[in-house]
Amino acid sequence: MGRTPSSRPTLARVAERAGVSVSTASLAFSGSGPITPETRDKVLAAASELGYTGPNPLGRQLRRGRSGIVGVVIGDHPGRAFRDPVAVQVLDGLVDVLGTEGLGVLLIPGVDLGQDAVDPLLETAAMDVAVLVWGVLSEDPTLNALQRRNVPVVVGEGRAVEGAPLVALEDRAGAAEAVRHLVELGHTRIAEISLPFGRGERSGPADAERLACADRTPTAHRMAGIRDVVDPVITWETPASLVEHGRDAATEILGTWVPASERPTAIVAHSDLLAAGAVIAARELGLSIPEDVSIAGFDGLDLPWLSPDVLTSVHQPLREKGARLGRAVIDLLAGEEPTSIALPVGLVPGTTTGPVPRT
Amino acid sequence: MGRTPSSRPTLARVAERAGVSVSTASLAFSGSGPITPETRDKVLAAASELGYTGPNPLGRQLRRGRSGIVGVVIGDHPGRAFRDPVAVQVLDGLVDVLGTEGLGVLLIPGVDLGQDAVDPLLETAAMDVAVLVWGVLSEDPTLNALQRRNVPVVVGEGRAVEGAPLVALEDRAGAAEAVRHLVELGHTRIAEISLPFGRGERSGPADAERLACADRTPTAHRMAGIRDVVDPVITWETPASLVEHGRDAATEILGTWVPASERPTAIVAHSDLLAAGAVIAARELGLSIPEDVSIAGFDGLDLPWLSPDVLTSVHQPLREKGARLGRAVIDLLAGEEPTSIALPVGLVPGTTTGPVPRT
DNA sequence: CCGCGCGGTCAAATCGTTTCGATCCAGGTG
DNA sequence: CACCTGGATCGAAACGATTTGACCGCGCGG
Repeated sequence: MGRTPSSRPTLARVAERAGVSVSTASLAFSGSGPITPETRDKVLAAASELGYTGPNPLGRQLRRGRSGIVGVVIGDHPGRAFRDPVAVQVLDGLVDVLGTEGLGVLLIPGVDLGQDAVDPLLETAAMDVAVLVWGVLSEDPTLNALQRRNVPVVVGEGRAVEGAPLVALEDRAGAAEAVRHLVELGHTRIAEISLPFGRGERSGPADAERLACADRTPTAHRMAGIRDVVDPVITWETPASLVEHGRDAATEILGTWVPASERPTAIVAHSDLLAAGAVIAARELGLSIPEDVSIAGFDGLDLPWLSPDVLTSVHQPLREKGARLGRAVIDLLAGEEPTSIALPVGLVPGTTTGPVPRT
Repeated sequence: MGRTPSSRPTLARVAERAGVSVSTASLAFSGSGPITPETRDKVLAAASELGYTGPNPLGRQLRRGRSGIVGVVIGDHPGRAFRDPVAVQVLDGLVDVLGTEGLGVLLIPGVDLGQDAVDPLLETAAMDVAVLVWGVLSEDPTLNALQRRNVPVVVGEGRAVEGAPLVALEDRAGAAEAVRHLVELGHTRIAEISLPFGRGERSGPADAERLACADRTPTAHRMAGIRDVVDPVITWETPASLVEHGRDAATEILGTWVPASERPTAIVAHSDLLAAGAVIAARELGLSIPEDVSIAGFDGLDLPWLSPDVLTSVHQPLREKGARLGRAVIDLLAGEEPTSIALPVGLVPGTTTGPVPRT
């Protein structure tokens, strides 16, 4: 019980050895408060003789009442969540900003959709704030667990949560802009490849009833933005923002679904990964882009492997979003009342969209 | 000073309200030790009346002497490190296994190569063990910082470190196998696209002197494996395992570097991302794969966007590697002496390698 | 009838640090 | 020479929990 000689030296032992009080020794390390350089050196010398490696973070945290840890709830296992460059870039901005304040990021796997149990880390891990990067469902078990524990929450890209700052993107306006671009090029038969709807991941065309279930953000916002301009001739739902799902969807949409004469002349996808999959499917079907079909994405990712095509996409400031999330966390910890914001997005035309083919 | 009425209720207050001692109240929550169901309910009731949300992790951690946190040092900012699916998959396996023990993963950005300062988290954050996933340099400042703090370390994919278990892959054998495959197909003019060498990232052909500087793993191991079978006609060094770098390298190697008659007939890349870039470059140059040039990668990633090509690659059990790292961490915490291992790898032929073109 | 053992409860010691307020001392001022 | 000021140091009280060993009835076997 700590009586073993092998247990690490403590500040008290260092102080004793240096012939000063514990409080003074603490001062020598924390740097705050007045202390003679001479005394400090004495303490530091004693510390190094004893092999003391600096104040124990656990003691410090308890005393301070802060862990210096920010829990980041990722949508799923990292293996899936981080296959999406969008999540990665947001995380990057977040880590960067939090790093400037010495805050660390603790990775918390979100719920396995369909499971009711949440990760034990959510219930027990020490964290000063939690960030929900990937949106919030209605009746989100993750959010509930955090609120039960009174952990302050910052929400990225979801519906607003009582008392929690929200950092969003102007999804709806962006989606509308992308579709307007297609309409201006003359397209009328526009197909939509959508992100997951929420609970119950599936793939395939969505009917009106199913469309009404899309409660996850940003899916719902992007759907709304598209419909602000035009009604898609078909909406193909996917289980995740991955290239292979976009490819599967577009293979159906462009291939067997309808006779060639009624084939959609343009596809708008909810994400660049889905759009890239659509581009690949079109290539495989022998269609020229954008002569036969136009394809627009959403995210503004840099996808060198899609070469020579460059996606027409809606650029989002993703690292900036992560950074804003970080700022919100910091403000929250400083006791300030942080404000929600929506970051602007903008269409960046590439080579994958062009005038509607003359028939 | 905790004298404010707004401060959270503590176990002591709950105990007082329930009319029991603090120790009994603790028992009611921790579940260990004998306690009458009746008493437990009394405590739980008092807790919910007071809005007590369970034992404060900070207090618990201090008492236990454990934080339940595993620091994972990623090579760089997440934005760069996680663009590599290899790192992501390893992390995935790691998080999964640690999760079963209630251990959380704290993300720690590695050093900015060239900077001498390490991330403050490395110096101050609470962690029971640290994992270096992405290899260790000789004289690694990150490793030094951890050793100075007496934090136990588990190393993935690097050189062995005194007292730290190592979880590696049979890189050398795998690389040799890939090249042997090319040689058996008749290739003799084989070019190598390599991972970063270590400090000082650059891109371009590497001369003998430069080759000697490759001290980072797994680069060094893969280079050695390749040379166990054949000497590459050229080694092109890249600053990171990214598609665009592979593309740039292959554009040079296959294009302008030598007259077409002396052009390498095969390329072996140290990673699948680099190899994928090479495939794209070959396509852009109008070369057929594998008729004009064979390309082999390393990692065994699933790259749907490379369709219709499927990379010939050396499959690595990446999630398994992460899981083993996790096990090593758990063993270390249990006081057992964990052992180092090297996981087997195996060649998986795809469509990107074929017989040497007849000239 | 006595003592033993056992399940449930409690008191007290720790874990290692930070910080508030008090103390002490040297040096400058009236 | 006494007083005051301000900087350096110190003591002690938190911070919030876990855990050990003692304690205390009570039921049962001898």
